[in-house]
Amino acid sequence: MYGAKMTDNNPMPADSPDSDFTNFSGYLNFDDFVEEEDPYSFFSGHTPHQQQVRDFGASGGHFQGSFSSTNFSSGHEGREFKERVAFKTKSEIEILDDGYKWRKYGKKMVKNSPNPRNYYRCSVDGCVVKKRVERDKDDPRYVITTYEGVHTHPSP
DNA sequence: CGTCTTTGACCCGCGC
DNA sequence: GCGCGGGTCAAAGACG
Repeated sequence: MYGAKMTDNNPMPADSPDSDFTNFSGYLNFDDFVEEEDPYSFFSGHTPHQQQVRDFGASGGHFQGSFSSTNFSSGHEGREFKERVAFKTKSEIEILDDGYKWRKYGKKMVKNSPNPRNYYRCSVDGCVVKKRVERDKDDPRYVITTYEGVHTHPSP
């Protein structure tokens, strides 16, 4: 990275105790998905860039989303709120700009899918939001985007 | 010139 | 104790 806290060998503080939802399949249960007529309403509350969000619609027509907000205070230092949001979007591109700058920090091949999984992170210093993009193995035209964390930027 | 992408390697937790 | 899987880091190049 660029001059953040790379000196720290242990960049992960007390953020590991997510044993309940560490399993991706846990919230990847699309059977419980709720087809949203207006999924942008979710972003409207979090993203002040509705115009950018409009780009979402331009990329694809259908949208399915499932969000799981996990606010846990693991009894250690319950001051960090981790929010995980899993989205399944129909689009040919996985780089859906939601108004924030993302910097890709990793790519990995999933053994159960011929498709790679991309890892993004918010470029803004101080923001700890992570984003995970993966194509659906059954429907390559669908993209599974998983947001993790909350943005702490000023207006982007 | 600064930032971001890319890629392989490393690390960590868990299972066997 | 080792192997596996998933996640992250980190150096160099590409890009504007």
